[in-house]
Amino acid sequence: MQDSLIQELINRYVTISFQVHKKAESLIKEQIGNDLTNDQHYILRYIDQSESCTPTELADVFEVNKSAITAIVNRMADKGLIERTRDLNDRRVVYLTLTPEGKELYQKAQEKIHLLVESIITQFEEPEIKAFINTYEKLAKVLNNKKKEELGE
Amino acid sequence: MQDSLIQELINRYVTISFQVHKKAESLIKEQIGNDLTNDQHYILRYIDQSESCTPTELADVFEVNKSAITAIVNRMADKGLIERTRDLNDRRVVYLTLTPEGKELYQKAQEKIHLLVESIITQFEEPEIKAFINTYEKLAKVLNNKKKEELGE
DNA sequence: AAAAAATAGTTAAGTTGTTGAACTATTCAC
DNA sequence: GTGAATAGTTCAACAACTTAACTATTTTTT
Repeated sequence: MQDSLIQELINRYVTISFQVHKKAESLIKEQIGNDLTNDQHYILRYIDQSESCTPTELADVFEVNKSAITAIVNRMADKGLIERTRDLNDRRVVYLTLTPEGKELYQKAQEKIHLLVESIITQFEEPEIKAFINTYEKLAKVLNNKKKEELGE
Repeated sequence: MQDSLIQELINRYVTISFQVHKKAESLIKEQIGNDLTNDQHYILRYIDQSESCTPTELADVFEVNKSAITAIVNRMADKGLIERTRDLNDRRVVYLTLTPEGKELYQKAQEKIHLLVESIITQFEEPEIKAFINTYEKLAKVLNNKKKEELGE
């Protein structure tokens, strides 16, 4: 690839990923904003989809320190959305689960987000959106390797 | 499109956009994190690329209240990165510009981000990355229309 | 088996980014 | 010229984050 083309693509990517993220998060917030923050929703989503989820795992996935997870889990446990249980074999470990209220709130929010994303996704032709998501998933892998490289060095 | 396919695509999109955003922001932070936050870098970038930039415009682009912009601009003005000047014709209006120090800091950060994005983008074939960015840009338009619709209703 | 190192999680202080309501200052509209 | 709209700021409160110090365990080493 030509260098000038690469520079153009970089600029377009940085600009557009910023724009899309801002707009998307704002639209999600409009859907779910009264009961949950976007971050809280993502936390509930991750716990719900995970077999058994620990604060360390969340810190890893969300790319933040463990103390940030303690804080957000505290807030949601206070609201009765999340429960902590200790591992009986290794009593250092805490497992996070959704309470019934947490699950219900999550699912209601999730439905709204699905409707939102559906109304957007269906404006594209099937091959285009499939190709887009495929490349997006490749990009995630590339970023993961980048992270691993760093740790290796 | 089949409903089950749509549901699958929605799930994949929500999952992957979250993952990519977290990893990407984390990698950017590693590059520029000592002097600037990611948000502060995006603010500098926007001001630099804009002809003449006001707090209201920033609030609009960043999808936050104007008071959030006041706060972030205060912090960066205190650090000597941004300057405020009043419009002489309409004295309500404030124009934001980069100081020489702000410009220098921004450009150093921008170079690092460019190298990062370049090292990622070049792992894709040209047609794939072009198609990806094209769809991404379409997505931004769809989201903008969505926003406009809401305001219209 | 005892001491040292590693791991999981929490606490506490301080920073950044955010909202929403109340406010000042200015300009526009009739 | 008065009333409404606009641009921006201030303030209080909160969410999310970092770093460092800490507790409580488990694992490793010797």
